[in-house]
Amino acid sequence: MGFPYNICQGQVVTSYGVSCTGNLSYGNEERNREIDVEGLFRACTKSEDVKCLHALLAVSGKAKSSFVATRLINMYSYFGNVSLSRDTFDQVRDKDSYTWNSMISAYVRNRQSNKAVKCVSEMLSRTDVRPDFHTIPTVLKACSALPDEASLHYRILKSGFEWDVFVAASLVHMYCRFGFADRAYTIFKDMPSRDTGCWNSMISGYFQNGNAKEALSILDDMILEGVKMDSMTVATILSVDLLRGMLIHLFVIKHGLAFHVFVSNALINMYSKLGELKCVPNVFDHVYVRDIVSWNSVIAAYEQNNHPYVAIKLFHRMHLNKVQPDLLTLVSLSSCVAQMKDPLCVKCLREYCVLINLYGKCGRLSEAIFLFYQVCGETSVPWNAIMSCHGLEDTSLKYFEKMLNEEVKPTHVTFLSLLNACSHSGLVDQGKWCFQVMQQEYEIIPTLKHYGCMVDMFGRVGLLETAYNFIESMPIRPDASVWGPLLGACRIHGNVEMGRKASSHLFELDSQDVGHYVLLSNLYANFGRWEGVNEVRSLARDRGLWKTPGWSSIELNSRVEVFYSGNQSHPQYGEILKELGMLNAKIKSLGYIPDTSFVLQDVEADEKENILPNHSERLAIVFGILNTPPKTCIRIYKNLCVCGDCHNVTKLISKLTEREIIVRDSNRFHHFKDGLCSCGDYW
DNA sequence: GTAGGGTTAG
Repeated sequence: MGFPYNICQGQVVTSYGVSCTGNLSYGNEERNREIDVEGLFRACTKSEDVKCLHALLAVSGKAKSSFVATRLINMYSYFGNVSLSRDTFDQVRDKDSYTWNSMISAYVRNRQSNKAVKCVSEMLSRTDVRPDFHTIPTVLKACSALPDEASLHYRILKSGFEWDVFVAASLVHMYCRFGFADRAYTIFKDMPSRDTGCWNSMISGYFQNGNAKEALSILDDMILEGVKMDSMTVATILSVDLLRGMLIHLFVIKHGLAFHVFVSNALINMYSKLGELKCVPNVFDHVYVRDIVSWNSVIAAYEQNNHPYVAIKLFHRMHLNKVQPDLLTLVSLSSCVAQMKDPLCVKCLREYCVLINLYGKCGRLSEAIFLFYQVCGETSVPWNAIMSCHGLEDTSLKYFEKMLNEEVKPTHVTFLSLLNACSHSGLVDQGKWCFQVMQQEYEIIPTLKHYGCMVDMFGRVGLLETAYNFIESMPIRPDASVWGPLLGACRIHGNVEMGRKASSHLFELDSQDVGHYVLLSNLYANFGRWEGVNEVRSLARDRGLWKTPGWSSIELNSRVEVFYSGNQSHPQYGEILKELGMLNAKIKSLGYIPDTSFVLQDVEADEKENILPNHSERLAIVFGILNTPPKTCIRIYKNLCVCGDCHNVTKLISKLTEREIIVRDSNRFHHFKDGLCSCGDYW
């Protein structure tokens, strides 16, 4: 079982043996002709085309059928984009067991066992679908990664399934993962028939439990029974049986397994462990398709055999090949740096501090955590960076605890990171605790930013009165950074009266910031209080502010292009509008519903929808998409705040176009990537 | 249209 397409250096060779490199045409969508699903799947080649394919299927309404959706779910998951698998899954009208099984596998395949188990629970709670033979091995695989969920397989097996070879192999694997090799062997020896997968499970299971002798004995039995080793058997035993390694290499060459990436990687590691470095390039240079493990293995081979400079050169080569380093790459690099004893390199590594923050802000938490552990030390800087990573909020306090255990002294920035984290995850009590500890134990006097964080924290969870009283009790005069979050919270929770209070303070403090007028106007508009909208507009107009149009700029080829809302004078306006229309249709098919509450005009709902796409940042983003190579990061500067609807749309655009989009507005920066967004303050 | 078993560090 496997992906029907062999992915090779950015191209895909279909199972029909035809190399497809062309892009699918969007023309089909326009002609609205009957779509040949099978033909499209065959023609689907690169990941870029998968999205085109999906768009076509979505337009034709076929993406919602369980048959087509199942294929899409699998295709996305094989390309590593499990969130698109989930989007597709959610839109299926009548999910059958194929659809459920595919979704569960998509999670497992992408190492998201927690979500897989959650999905299984959802499936079990339904009456219209039951787990089947295909569900069980996947569930067991998920459970193997989650010891706490081990009992789940009993619940499934109680459903009355007989074991087949897939189920048995999975059970053997799971028990070995939990250290019960004997129990696994009982299942293995009682099996009426075994395929190569079952043998592999038992062999690797013994190895995992440190019992190489038993593992090799099972391998001998397998060969005696006439079962031929496959690529998986070879990859397993190469990592342990170094003495027989060269013989196995001959077997690999003879049986055409050398082109299998797992086998090649295992060979590199074997030669590295044997100290036979001269054999390493021989294998590595002949690998047809290299993955991250191939690069890590070859870098580690030189690093561990005391050739750090060669390892660093290979890292550069990896970089030139546009392969992103991961945790293990950086582990090897750290060792290289240590071996070289070069202070400059050590400094470079320390400057990864970011990067922890950057990785965290773009949602790549595993990288952030890894980098953090590389550099965490005596200063609070990396600790602050990791604590401010979004998505880690509920564990930020744990990092704080660890930081104190390491005797690193927190600073006012540490508490800003912590309060920010508490605010984003609604941890009000913990936030209050931080605020108190900061002053009483560390004698840090809160700044306006700390107060602003507290107000934001109360406001986000709807504690508007608490937030207001908190501001009233402040020993220093609150500024716009304190009243602003309250007004924002009033906008979210729809409290017009509190919003009026907050904005009156804001107008007094900073009457020139049009953003405050916009927020209040927005709040009125959301409740249909058009007299309030007009009042705020008049006020702003009287102060010469309302005429300030929203604009967004983008720099391209050393030239700055500026876009105004609805401005039609740009030479590419027609092209931009067409692309925007197409993107709009696609994101709607992914479930996007325009949030017209951000349109500050008393017009009909339909018309509001037409106003939103003209927001200047969208024009600038689409201009960027049209004029830069695929996957180039798009950076936008906007003079006003990004509205909530643009925020949602940009998230989806980043996902659809695989673009990293950074928007800096008058208040914060927004980092969009893979359909997610993290925002940050400028501090 | 859906499933199991495989490679990298410390």
